[in-house]
Amino acid sequence: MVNKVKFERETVVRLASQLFWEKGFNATSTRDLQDAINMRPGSIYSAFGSKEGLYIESLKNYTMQIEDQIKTCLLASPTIIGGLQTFVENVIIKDKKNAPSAICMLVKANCEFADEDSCLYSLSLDLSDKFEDYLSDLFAQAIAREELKGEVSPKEYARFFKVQFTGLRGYFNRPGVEELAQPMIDQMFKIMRAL
Amino acid sequence: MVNKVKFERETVVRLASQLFWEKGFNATSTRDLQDAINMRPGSIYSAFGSKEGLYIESLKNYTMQIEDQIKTCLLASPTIIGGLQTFVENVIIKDKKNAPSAICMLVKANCEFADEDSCLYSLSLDLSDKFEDYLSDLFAQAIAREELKGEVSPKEYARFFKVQFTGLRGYFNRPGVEELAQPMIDQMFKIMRAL
DNA sequence: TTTGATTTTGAGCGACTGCTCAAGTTAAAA
DNA sequence: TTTTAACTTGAGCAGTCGCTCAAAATCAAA
Repeated sequence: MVNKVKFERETVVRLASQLFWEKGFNATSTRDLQDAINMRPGSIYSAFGSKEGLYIESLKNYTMQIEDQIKTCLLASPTIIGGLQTFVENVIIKDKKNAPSAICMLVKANCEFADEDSCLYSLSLDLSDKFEDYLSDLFAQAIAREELKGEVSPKEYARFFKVQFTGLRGYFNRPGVEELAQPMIDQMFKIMRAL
Repeated sequence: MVNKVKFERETVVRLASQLFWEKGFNATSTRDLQDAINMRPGSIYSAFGSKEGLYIESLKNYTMQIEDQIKTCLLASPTIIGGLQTFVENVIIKDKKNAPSAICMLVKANCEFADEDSCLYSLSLDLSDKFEDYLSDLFAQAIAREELKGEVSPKEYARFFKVQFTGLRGYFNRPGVEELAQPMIDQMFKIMRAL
């Protein structure tokens, strides 16, 4: 083998991910991407095959990052539910200024790809399913630890969490309502504990 | 005045609205629009000024249609909360197959226009605010009629409703979970009555 | 130092985009 | 019937799109 690749795949995918997350797939041009990841068309296409290929890897990377973020919160918290609440607070309140978008990239993807046969739409469903499974596991543990009453199944908790979380993120995708975030998150977790 | 316009503005805007709702602003080409509304570029641009102009009118029309849909449900129901639940059930369950998208067009707009200075982003915020005000009025009436306890303000009910409604619509923007819709809507209204 | 497989570069292709405008059509008023 | 202002048409413009590929650059092995 001679002449290795000069870019860090992980770094490049994260940069692309940020841009795709902010602007969406259609509104991101390959020229925008070239600038963001500092690669020329030929290199991009030999490494990722197409704009779609790079997007796919970006979306998978994004989902991985989210789960990592949850894991970090869980490690810092004595309880699972407490860790999840910290995660939600971080995403909706703390990270809001820095994040490319207030809306989850998975939700944006699910919105953008209308065609049910589109492979990017299916991908968004797959990743969303996996995330729901991951949440189910967490809630099963929380029930086992008696953090939750468990009158409702882990899957139901997971669905409730997803609906609330995406609903709240959508609501706070605007300026001027920042002070409502904490009470609404508190309400969400209060309701969840009472399920 | 000689030679009147040959198209019904309302009809045209509704057709455009459907296409924009399904595919989003960026993914809808002016050629797509020409076919959908059966007008040639010159007529479109003299009537609406630009693709953006047609989109603006489409989004306003969409919002109007939603409020009309709620009003219809309210007329058919003895209670306000009952009418609202019927509306939610109609949107999430009954209309799902026919609607251009399971996701609210306002939410899609809010997702798609990342730039905070974009006039389409502002429009989505404005219309969303007006819708929240409309909901507030409804909840104020519901409290006055003692359908709700009213330990929480009408505005808070409206915010809760929006978060749940958009969260649920997002969740059900996929095949294979249809049977979960009714119980989750029931849960939403049960929680709301207990607020 | 030379070799040669591999990666990077960027000019540019063909397709498509939003949009314009000169020419054609329409129909109420003269 | 003629006039004429308003409306419709669609060829086509200038710009951008995703992407290709021949040429240049790179660097471990010989």
